[in-house]
Amino acid sequence: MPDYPQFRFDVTGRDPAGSRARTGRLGTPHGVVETPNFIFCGTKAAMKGVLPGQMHRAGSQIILSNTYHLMIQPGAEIIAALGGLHGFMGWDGPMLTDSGGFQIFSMGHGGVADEIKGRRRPPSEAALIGISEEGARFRSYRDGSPLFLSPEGSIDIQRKLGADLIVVLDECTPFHVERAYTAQSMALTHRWGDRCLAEFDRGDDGRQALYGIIQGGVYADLRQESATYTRDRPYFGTAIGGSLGGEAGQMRAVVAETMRHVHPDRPVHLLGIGGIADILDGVAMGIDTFDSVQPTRVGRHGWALRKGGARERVNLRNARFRSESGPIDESCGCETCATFAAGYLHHLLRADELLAITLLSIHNVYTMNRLMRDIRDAIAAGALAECRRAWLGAASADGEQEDDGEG
RNA sequence: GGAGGGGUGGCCGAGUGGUUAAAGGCAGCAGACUGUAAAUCUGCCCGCGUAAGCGUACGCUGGUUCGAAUCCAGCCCCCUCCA
Repeated sequence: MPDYPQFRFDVTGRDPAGSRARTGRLGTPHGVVETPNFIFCGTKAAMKGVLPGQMHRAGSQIILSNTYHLMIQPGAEIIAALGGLHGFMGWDGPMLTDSGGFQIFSMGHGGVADEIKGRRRPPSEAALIGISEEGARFRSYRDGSPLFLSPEGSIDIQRKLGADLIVVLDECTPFHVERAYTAQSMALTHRWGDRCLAEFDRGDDGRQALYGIIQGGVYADLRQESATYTRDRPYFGTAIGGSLGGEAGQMRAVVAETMRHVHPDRPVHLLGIGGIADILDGVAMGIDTFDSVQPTRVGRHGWALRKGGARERVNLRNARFRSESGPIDESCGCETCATFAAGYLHHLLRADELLAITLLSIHNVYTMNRLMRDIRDAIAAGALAECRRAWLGAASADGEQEDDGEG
C-alpha cells in the first residue's frame, strides 16, 4: 500500500480562537503548498488567458487540470511524451488533476448550480450514456464519440499526466435525488475508490499522492459512513465532493458533519467551492484547500472580486465604471490594479478586447491568493473573525445567511 | 431631363391589408455563474403605469377600407444608371 514518501502534510498551527481552522504545509515533489489555500482551475492544461509566470506573480501556489478534458484532447500519451503536465504547460509548481468524475455528473445532470437550483441546461443529448459497476460511458464533448472511463483508466491517465496530487474516480451525486440513490451512488464511489487505490499502488513510483473522495449528499449518516471509508484507506488526502445542499447554511451543516469523521492528519480538500464567504466558512471547519472556476470564470465575464465590499464582486461592465480613474480595488496589490484604472478595464470589456480577460483573471487570482494569505495569517493570530469582517464587510461578518437576491 | 430602386423603433435590417408596439442583429441597462461542454448564458430595452391599461409610432399630407408600416394620390429626401 502506498506511503507517499515524497509527500508530507504538517499542521503548523491551529486557531487559538477556538474554531477548527488550521494552518499547514503540504509538501509535494514540485514544492510546498501553504494551507489553507486555493487551487486554480486550468482545466485543459492552461489557465485561460493567464501565463504561468503571471499565475506565480499573483501568488498562486497550485493549479489543477482535468482528466476528462485531457483524455479527449490531446490524449494522455501526448502529454506524457511532452514532459507531463508540468513540462507540457510550463508550470513547475504543485499540481492536482481531477479524476473526471465531476464531468460524468455534470454531463448527466447539468452543472452543480443548475442542478441544485432546479435549472436545467439544454438537454444533454445523451452525453452520459450510463454508469455501471465497471465505469462510466459517455460521449465526447468534442465529437460525440462514445468513451469509457473506469477507475483504473482514470488513475492510468492521471499517472501519465503526472500531477502531484491525483483523485479517485467518483460519481458526483446530484442533489435532487432520493436518499436511496445517494446511498447507492456513495457505495459505488467507495468500490471505485478501492479499485483506484489498487491501480495506484500497482503503478506507484512515489511521484504522486492519491486523494479519496467523500460522498453521501446531504445525509449526515452517509457522510459519516463515507468519511469513515476514506479515513480507513491509505489515501494521502481527503476530498469532500458531491452536492452540499441548496444554500450556505445546509452546506455548512453538511461539511461540519463530514469534518467530524475525517482523518485528522490528512489534508482535506473541498471540491468545487470558491465563494469568499464559503471559503471563510470552510476554513473555520478545518478545510485545507479549495478549488473553483469562479475567480477565473467570473473574471472572463467582467466581474472583479473585491475585499470588503458590499458584495463579493462588482461588474466592471456597469456604466458607473466608465470614467472611474482609480483601480478596481484601492487595497489590491496585483499587476492589474498597480497599472490600470477601472475605467480602462470597463472599456476593454466593452470593446471585447482579450486583454480584459487576462487583466481581470490576474486580479481575481491575486485576490483569492490574498484572501488565503490573510486567512493563514489570521489563523496564526487568532483573528479569523476580524479577517472575515474585513473581507465580507460588517453586513455578513457573522456568517449571516446571505439572501440570494433572486434576479 | 429620362429610367429604376429606396425612405421602418439609437443604428443596421425583416415585414407588403388584420394574429404588428412591429422579427432578427448591434448598441444600451442589469443579472447569473462554485471539482470549466462557459471570452458563456439570461432578462429588460417607445412614453406613462407595480399591473390591467392608456398614449404615441414605420419620410410628410391626404385618401381607400370595418381595419394600413403594408393599397392609392401628391409632396419631400436619398441612391444607381442613361443623357
